[in-house]
Amino acid sequence: MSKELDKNYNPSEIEGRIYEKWLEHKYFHAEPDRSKKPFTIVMPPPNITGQLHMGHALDNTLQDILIRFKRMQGYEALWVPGTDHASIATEVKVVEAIAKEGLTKESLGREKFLERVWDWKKEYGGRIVSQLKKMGSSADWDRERFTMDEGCSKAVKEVFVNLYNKGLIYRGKRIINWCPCCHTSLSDAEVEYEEQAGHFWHLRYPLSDGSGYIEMATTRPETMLGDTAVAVNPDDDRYKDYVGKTVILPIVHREIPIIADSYVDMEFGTGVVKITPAHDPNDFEVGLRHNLAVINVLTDDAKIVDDYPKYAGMDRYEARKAIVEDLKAEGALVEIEDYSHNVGTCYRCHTTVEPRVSLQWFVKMEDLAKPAIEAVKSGETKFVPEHFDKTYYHWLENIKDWCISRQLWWGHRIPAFYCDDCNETVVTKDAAPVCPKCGKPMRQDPDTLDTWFSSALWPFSTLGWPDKTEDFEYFYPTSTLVTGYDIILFWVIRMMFSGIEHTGKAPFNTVLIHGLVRDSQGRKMSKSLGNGIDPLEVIDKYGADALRLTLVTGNAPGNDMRFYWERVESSRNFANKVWNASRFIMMNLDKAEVKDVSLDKLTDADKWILSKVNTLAAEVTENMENYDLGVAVSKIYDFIWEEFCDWYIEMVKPRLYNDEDDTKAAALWTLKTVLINSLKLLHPYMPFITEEIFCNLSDEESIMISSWPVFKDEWNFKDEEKAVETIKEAVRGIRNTRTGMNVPPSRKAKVYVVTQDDAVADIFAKGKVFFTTLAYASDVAIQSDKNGIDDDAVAVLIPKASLYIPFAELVDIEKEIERLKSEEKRLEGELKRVNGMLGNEKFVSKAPAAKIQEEKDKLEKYTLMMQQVKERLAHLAK
RNA sequence: GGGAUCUUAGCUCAGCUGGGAGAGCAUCUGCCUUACAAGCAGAGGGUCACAGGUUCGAGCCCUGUAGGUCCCACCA
Repeated sequence: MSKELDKNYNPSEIEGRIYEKWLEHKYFHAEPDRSKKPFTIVMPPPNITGQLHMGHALDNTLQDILIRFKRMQGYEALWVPGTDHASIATEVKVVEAIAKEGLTKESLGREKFLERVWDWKKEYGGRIVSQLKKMGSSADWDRERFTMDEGCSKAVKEVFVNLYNKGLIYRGKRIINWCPCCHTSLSDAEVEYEEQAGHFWHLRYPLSDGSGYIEMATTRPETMLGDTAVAVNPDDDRYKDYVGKTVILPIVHREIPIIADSYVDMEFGTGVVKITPAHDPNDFEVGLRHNLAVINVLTDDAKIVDDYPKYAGMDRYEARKAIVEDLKAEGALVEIEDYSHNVGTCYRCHTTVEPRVSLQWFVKMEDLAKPAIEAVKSGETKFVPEHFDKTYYHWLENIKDWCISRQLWWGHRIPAFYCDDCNETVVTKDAAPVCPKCGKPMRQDPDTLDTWFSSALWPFSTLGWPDKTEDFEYFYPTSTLVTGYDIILFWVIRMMFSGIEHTGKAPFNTVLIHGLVRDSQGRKMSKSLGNGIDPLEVIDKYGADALRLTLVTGNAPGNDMRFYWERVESSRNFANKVWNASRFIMMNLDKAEVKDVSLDKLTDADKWILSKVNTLAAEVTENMENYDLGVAVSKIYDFIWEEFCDWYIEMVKPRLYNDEDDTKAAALWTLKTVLINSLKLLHPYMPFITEEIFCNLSDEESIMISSWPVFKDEWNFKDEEKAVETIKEAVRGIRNTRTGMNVPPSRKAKVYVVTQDDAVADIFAKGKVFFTTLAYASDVAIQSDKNGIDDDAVAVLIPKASLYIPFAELVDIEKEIERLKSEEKRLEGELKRVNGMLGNEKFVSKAPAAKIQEEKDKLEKYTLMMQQVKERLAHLAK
């Protein structure tokens, strides 16, 4: 017996309780089960520093929908959750925190500092997890992982050592991106380019032989301290004679050569480039080709080094001013031009990065990239939407070696050890090895690995790899990865090549890409703009179900969406609709015990709605399997609201209110059955409300472990569908006509149905009651001619039948003729179109038979209706 | 410079393998009809950016044009 439900749905009272129940029953937990097929998703691990934002909300909603869907379909559905240590982001936050106590990393020391980070992680790391739970996420929390936990660390070491032994990881002195604020190297992917207004300083360097000057321009004059050459294009006739000569570097007064290199673009500027190998990646390459010295002029924090006493300790921008002044004084400055150009910035702190030569660890990418490209080309992994594969290919085809060492303390320490005595290097999984050459203890590399190095292993490190665990064997490769397009380069690519290299298999079958959640004006939600909407606030006000529905409705994979409160309200309204429809049904079920009813006891209306929900299940399943979640949910929405609530429930009411009605049991059974099936289809999208109602309605313990509705042949009632559609058409016709004539609802009228078709007459005979309840009819008469119908009656024309409503005192004959004429005009248009198609020899010979038949049926229908309109008009004209 | 993507009702967006343009919100009209006014019944509103092409048939496929967004790229 179900209990009394509130008039309005109140999510906050329900959600917490239901989530607790799910956890208690361990419904989210998955175990390898060879009798079932696995379906696996690994959650993109949010940063431990993070707070839930709309991006997480969208990402997790999509994953939870897929997981719940597959779980109900009978898969062993595993969703592995976890968090990411986020080396730079976290380290920066903790450094800020200890700064408030007057402490620095260095003053604390490595050990103590790391203790503080772990404390910090303990305090804040759980916050994002509890927030994800509020979304209703059915992740297997028993398997929650952390990118720096024991298992992940083991995997990281394993991978590093493997790649090193294969020669795919190397250490080298190369030019890298340096963040002077975070004090660490960055990978290319971690540099974001921003258009910045700057200047072009035109300089001239005097030739050593005193024969003149050579002129060039730079955006960064301070780097001239490190210039070791001036370059021109070998094909540039203007400078042919200069090549091989030397110039005197102003200020420094160092003699440097003029070299020829095809890197120089003759068309750009003066066709002369100053070469600073230590502070520009292109210059570095040029330097390698010409054996140029690399002179570093900047410190870790982008200050001028002590070698230049006049500028030593100056910040790079301060030094720029001073050097420009000095250049001017020496007559080396020709002019200053305004210039806007791309500047690389740190993706974490947006400080301008400084290219810098330094000794770092790299992953050699070429051989790893190829199989990753192949995996997508062969279809082993596919992107949804598909076009993201182009971006993926483009990136992998142009990928450069990946700088993986970071000068940070928080992260996976690089498992490389050096012997200070004999310079031996050992890369090993073991802690503290001794030097194989001289037997001395070795010193571990102080650096840590790029955060993304451990994220790259997430799909298999979380399943127990490198051990051959039962989990790994069963759940890997995972099924679907859900993530935003902004993270393909950082993460998806790296998981792909890592998965293939270390496990021999691509880590997922499908990569479902979603877009960004933007604000109502289409701007990115950001802290600095203050335009972000907090998902937790949305949940508090409208419930998690409303939030989830908002995030999937009307959105196609890969597209950005705008988020605004009106959309949430509309989702909340739908939740309330579901709530009230269910409340109505349960109130009626209370009064009468529902027995199983055999299908032949059902009325046309029952069969119609049953058939509809049956087709719905088939369509929704197909859409969901194709990742068209937005399409699927809008079909469920429309079905529940329009077909089920606005039509079926209204049609069935008279039967419920009449205890004598011998079809009442059938009505109750149908209401309950269709509701349960609708709730099941809706459950992945709105898990809380569907669970709450389901448990009040069903003996089963939870909707989330109930079975997904599948198409049943015995519920396929095509004739009854047609019959009810005819009734609906008639009812709509009457409503339209009445509204058009401003007839108040209180004014009931008799409806005459005139038809020569026995089948149609039968449909109306069975559907009489619907006209009194849905179309304001006082009575319904069905006849084969117009005998006894008042001449002033209004006509409503539908195929194969005319309905007449006598409104003697209300009818304005002129208006009625006008209305019929516009109907005539509409039908003329329709007939013209259909006849055009069917009269087209090529259409008839080439179009599919089904399409031709469809058009023929229409022709018949419109011809009939036209006939009726003409008759009626002729009658009124008399 | 290269690439991707978008342009559909006043606004925000759907539209599955090409077969008579849809939703939500907003607007207008009428209803407190005993599940729901967070509701019910109706209405208006679109040469699907533009120009060609393929096809019996194009919002959908192809080419080009214009405008927007995003990504990548070493132009000092």
